Amino acid sequence: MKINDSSAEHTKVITRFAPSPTGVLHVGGARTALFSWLFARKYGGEFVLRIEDTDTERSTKEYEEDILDGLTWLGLKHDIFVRQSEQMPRHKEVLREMIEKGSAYEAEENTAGTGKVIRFKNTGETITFTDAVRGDITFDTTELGDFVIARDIEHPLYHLAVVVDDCDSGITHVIRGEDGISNTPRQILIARAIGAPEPIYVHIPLILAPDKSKLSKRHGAVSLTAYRDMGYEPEALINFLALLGWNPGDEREIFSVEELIAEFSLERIQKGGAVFSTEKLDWVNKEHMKLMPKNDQYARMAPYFEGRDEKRVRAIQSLVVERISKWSDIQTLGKEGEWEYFFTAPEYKAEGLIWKKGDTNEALQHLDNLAKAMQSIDYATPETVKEGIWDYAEKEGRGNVLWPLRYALSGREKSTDPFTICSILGRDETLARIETAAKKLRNHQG
RNA sequence: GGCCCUAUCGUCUAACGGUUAGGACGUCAGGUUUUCAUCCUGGAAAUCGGGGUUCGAUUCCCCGUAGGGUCACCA
Repeated sequence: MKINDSSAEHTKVITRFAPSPTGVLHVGGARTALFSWLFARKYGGEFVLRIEDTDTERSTKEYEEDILDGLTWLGLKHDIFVRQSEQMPRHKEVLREMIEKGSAYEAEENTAGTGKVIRFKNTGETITFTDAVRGDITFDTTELGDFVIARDIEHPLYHLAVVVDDCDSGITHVIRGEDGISNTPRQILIARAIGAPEPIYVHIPLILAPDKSKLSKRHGAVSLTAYRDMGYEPEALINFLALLGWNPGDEREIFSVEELIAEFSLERIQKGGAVFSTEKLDWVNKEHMKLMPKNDQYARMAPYFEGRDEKRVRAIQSLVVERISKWSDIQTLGKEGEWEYFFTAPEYKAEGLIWKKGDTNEALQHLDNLAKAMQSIDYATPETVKEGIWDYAEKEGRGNVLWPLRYALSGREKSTDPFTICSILGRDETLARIETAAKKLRNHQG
């Protein structure tokens, strides 16, 4: 049997994301959450967030907050919140019933020391379940033995808690990473023993580190909040994550969240793991930045230009966006002097004004001529500036004229084109900078 | 090692027996009004190996190989 989205058409879909707060929410977990969320949204179902904090030794409030922050940032809102530790009474109740019915028993333990544990009475049947992305998967459960389901009568463990909670929440589709495959037979065994319905399992491929191994703390597993802090757009990260292990079936790559909800389907989930590529994420992010309304763009970049003249910042907005792939690039490039000359007159050495194919006299002559010609041109737009000086540049040689001009304005080997800079600076500042440059050259001569 | 999963360009992927194996990122080359950025055009780049099944396999089956996951009184 092949399970697909039709499994969602006649029942109310309830999915869940069940992280344990023993580590940060990284892109792997975020994508698992995303798929669960998309599927629930697509079918008008519910999305449960369950914090699996039964291991009090390792669970921390900080990690829980990190997980919540990450999900909030992405906008993956849950409909129902469950804290697993608070379900403990239910777990114990089920545990007692299991012991009474003989499907679990207390056992002496001499190895690890602390006395007794509670084991599942494994009948050793062969279990086959139908995974929605991989098809039938069969396990011989005899090799599992009578596995431990509780530390003692007061402390139920993971597998039992998961099955009870999924059952109580009415989870219809368990969407999780493929590292959960090997847990599935144990959970099905427990589910059958307590008469819980078996959900549909959807094991999605793992997101891999560049060396193709599972994401780990020491290998690429950075908190999602780090992406937020680096200035990625949440919608872009969602877009990118969705495309890691899923595709729409055509060649579109850029999606809004709404489009993703409409397009998402279990059938098109990939089987193999996918390496996380920052380069592609940057590209997706840039595409999303370009699609943002101007005002939203400004709101994102403004903090990086704190204290600068707002009109000037707005004037350079589009050329800034053109040069970055995430908002924090503004800061990185800013430290290299990428924006400074738009706000203050540049510092530089006279030699820089001289084009590689020209000499000092030429540069000075062109700057003097430009200073005169540019008194009366229109600075409204880059185009009008260009109109005003293009004929002259054309006649004298573009590089001969434009290089000294651009350098006089920016003080940099590489910069935005001179027409754009002029239109941003306006007549007075432009002429002042040309004047300064000409002075430098005269000193350089003498 | 046992069990389980997976296998198309460097990376993400399309092609549900018949295609010059397509797209995207990255990369390289050229162009777009001097540099940078953007943008445009073009190039290089892949079906893990071996057997089958079939008129015909990227596609179906088997065996290898490789990679990954998992083997707790963690989740």
